[in-house]
Amino acid sequence: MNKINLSIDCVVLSFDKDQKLKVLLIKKYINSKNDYQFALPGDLLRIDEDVLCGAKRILKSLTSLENIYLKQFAVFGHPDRTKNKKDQQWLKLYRKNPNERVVTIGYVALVNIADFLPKPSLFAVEAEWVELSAVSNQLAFDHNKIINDAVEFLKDNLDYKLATSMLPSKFTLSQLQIIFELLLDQKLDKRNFRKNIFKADHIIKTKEKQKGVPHKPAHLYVMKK
Amino acid sequence: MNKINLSIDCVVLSFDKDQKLKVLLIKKYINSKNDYQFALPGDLLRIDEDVLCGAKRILKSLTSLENIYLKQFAVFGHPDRTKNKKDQQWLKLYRKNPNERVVTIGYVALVNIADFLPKPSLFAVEAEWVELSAVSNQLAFDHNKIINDAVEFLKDNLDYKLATSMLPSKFTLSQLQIIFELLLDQKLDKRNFRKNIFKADHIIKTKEKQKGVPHKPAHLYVMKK
DNA sequence: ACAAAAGTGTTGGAGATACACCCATGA
DNA sequence: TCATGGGTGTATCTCCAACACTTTTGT
Repeated sequence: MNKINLSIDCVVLSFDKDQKLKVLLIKKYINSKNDYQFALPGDLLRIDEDVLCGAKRILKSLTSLENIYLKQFAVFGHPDRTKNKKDQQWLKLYRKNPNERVVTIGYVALVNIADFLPKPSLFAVEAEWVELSAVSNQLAFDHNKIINDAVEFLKDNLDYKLATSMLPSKFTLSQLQIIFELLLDQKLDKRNFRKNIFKADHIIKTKEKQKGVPHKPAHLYVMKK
Repeated sequence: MNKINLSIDCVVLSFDKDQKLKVLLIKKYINSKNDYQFALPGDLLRIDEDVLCGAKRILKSLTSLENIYLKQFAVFGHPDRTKNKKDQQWLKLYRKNPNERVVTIGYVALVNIADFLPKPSLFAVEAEWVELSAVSNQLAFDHNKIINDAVEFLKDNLDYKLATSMLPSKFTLSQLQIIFELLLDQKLDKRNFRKNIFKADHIIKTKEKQKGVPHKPAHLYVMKK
């Protein structure tokens, strides 16, 4: 009997108006006394379900949104990754066979937080956006490691397409620059950043501008195609 | 019932004296008439076995070697990836439940072919080194895609440590350069290549030289640490 | 002596970096 | 009119690419 529980965990990142990177965590209630711990949104892959399709399904079921950047970045397969005490409490409540190992496939998802914030009720579960630097180191399972690996992955694979997937379809160059600065964890020179953007030729200037801001309104841009 | 067969497939690459990249393929006999097809070495992950440990075990069981570069690069999880006719014939011979889907985790392994060639009997299965450009496009399952993805992965992640893992412990700079040229698929300038090597500071010159070559003997180098 | 690969420096150009001031808007 | 972020060009430096001849060995 070689079969294994296979799950998907999604590291859903967003970029808020307060210009912080945030990750979406859900509450897992581990007993009937309202004790809970935070965890990444994730679930078991269905039998006969493609892995990427499963990731999309799970993400949609938790956040109601589709057509967002979604990328597999690693597998987490230590046999004891679900074996600590709190994790076992939760598994006993919700799974038939809490002692069986679970291998999980990690996906990163980048979303535009503006699409979510107005109606937090969109989430099918009790969920919170937590600033990356404020994430507890006591998440369920090995979810702290999964988040760290996801952010590492993004740093190594950052490009304009990826960065703009965290922004509204029309965005300012400063917003784009801030995402690069957050993910790369360094300040960038505004003029050089803009030179590089236009050389890469992925971004188009629209005729629209910001409105209602107490300073010179910025032009809005869109991704090519 | 969500449980899934989880396997490991290893793309074992080597660099032969004829200066070609080769991949290790095994023969899968699909009936009693000696009909076979080629496939990547791989097997089911054991219950309660760490994923990386499983990859090491499977590789060792097929090639007898340990302590080689081994890196996870992707998951292949289409539900129909084991469903074509020839694949089903083989599965019916060797697996209890041939119709069940199998998700596989791809690993790349780089080996020094000199450690293998002298005794092909080391392989526990009937195996062959096949030049990358000569691999049939009729491999079992989705193994052609797995190989292509592995090579892509290596191109994107090439460094000195990785390249030297395909060479004997003492090697010449020309050998190292040829591996880079093969994986990157472009000619490199000898002087610039050497400048970069020494800047990276990962490689140490030994006092030994090649012997018996009909030209100026090259110095031998080793990886640092 | 010849064939074959080893080994070795310099230069020019492209691309990256550093840097400071004026502009448009809301309050 | 002031505070705020938007928007723009140039000079310097660093890094990378291009390039050819001499050396050492076996035959």
